[in-house]
Amino acid sequence: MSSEVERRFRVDLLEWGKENRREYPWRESNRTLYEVFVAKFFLTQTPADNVAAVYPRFLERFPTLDAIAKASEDELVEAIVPLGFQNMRAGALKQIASKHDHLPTEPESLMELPRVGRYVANATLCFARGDQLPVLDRNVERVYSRVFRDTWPEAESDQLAFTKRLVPSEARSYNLALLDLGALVC
DNA sequence: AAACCGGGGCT
DNA sequence: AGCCCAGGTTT
Repeated sequence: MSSEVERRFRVDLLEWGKENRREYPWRESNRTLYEVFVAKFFLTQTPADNVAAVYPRFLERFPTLDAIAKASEDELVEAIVPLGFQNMRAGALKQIASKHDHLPTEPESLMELPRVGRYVANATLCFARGDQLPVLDRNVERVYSRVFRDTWPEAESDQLAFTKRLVPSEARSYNLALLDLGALVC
């Protein structure tokens, strides 16, 4: 059961998203789970343009988790040094690749990987697979808190429950629009 | 829930 | 140089 206000928000947001979508390499269709994950993993605390500058080269050199597992950590660091956090991120990717040949497709399982939290897990699965999951970063939170100023909850777990009901079957378009709107407005 | 972390960006 | 920031981690 969803209120008229919520239905209206969904419709308007999807409409807005159609006309204002930003294009990035990781948003192209047919990106694999791994490719989307790599982007989301890099995009935390790093401007999208910086990620876009190294992303194609990184995927060429490391097209799979297996390629990461077989590479030296130094080479991995070298590939991502322009992004910053290179040691932290290379270490985490090495750990992930050493234990998994495929990424899990449950958000809870993804979140067990080092340096993967709720945001990266849900965003990866939504954008790579269309999973109907809420995507919530600081900007998106600001959007929601303004639109639903009277009912938007404080606690993160409540926010996830609140948002989960809002995400429509066109989850990809919806969450992309939310990120774009959040980035623009905030 | 709150403090902490590590480093990029802005002033 | 100092502050803020945003997501993840730790307590």
